[in-house]
Amino acid sequence: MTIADPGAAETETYRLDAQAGYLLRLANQRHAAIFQNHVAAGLTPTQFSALVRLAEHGACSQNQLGRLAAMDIATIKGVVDRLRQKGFVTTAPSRDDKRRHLVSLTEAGQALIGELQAAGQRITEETLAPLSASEQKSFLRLLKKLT
Amino acid sequence: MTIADPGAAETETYRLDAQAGYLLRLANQRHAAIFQNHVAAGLTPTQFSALVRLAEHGACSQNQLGRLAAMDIATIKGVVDRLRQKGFVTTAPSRDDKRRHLVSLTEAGQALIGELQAAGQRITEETLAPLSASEQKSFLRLLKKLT
DNA sequence: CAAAAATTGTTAGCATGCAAATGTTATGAA
DNA sequence: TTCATAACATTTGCATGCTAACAATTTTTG
Repeated sequence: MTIADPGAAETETYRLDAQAGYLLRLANQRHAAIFQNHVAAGLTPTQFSALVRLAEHGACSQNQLGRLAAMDIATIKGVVDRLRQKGFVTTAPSRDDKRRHLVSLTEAGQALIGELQAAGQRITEETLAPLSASEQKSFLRLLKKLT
Repeated sequence: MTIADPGAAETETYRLDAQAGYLLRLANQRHAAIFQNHVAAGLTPTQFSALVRLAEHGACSQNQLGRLAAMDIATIKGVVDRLRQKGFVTTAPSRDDKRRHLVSLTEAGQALIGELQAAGQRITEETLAPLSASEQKSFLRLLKKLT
């Protein structure tokens, strides 16, 4: 009669602290806090990813950048708007395709990239610090399978 | 002179696809999509966590529930508001402490818990499906260390 | 070629998630 | 007891992140 004591039965058979989604949210929270301590210019992790992808790939359309950085088209629009306000990217209409707005790094944005990548390394190191070197490698390998 | 070819040098020394924060964001995205396919009543992962914690712990104050479910006080307020609108929780002023609002499960909320826990199990299973059984165990162990 | 389908970008709405400022109430220390 | 401190809750502001609806443009297809 496990049903007879619902409270005990439930907490034994289901533990929120063992659920992938809950733990992923907590790990994300911790990473976001670490990120904020390392990156200047008031950049967010999302803005950071968009800038790095733009440097990797070169100028491209807004939607294309969204796909490169794994962001929804509604999300990437806001991100590009804010990066433009901060002076790190510019947008210009494409001659080839009148629908497209080409997004490019400004000089200020280009100048920031090296610093951002160095900070990114430190952020990942600190995020993974609770794990040993082999655990870190294993964790990243498994995490990549879940994307 | 690795500096001479900035584009190539950067992409070799820094890969966004190997950064913990970026991968955590992608894994979260995938989990959120899976969640939406399994949970009824229009519940979000956050609302889900709050309900389950409330069932585990019993009625408690809003801030306390936020700590149990790892949510900021501004976040838990919105979550409780929406759960109240949906009829799954009620709030009542505490006699002992006039600052507190006690949050409790309604009958509808209580009735939902079992179903939610079953769905939660399936969601974690599907989220971790790309991993083998031993990899799943290993991943959850490492992930827990990063929270 | 012309209609259907796809792509690009915008906007609105909803739900986290955090910081910071505010007001109320409770508690602990001088 | 009084005063400083802490805890509780609310509100505002900003930044994701998604859905859905829309208009403009391009591509595909019959």
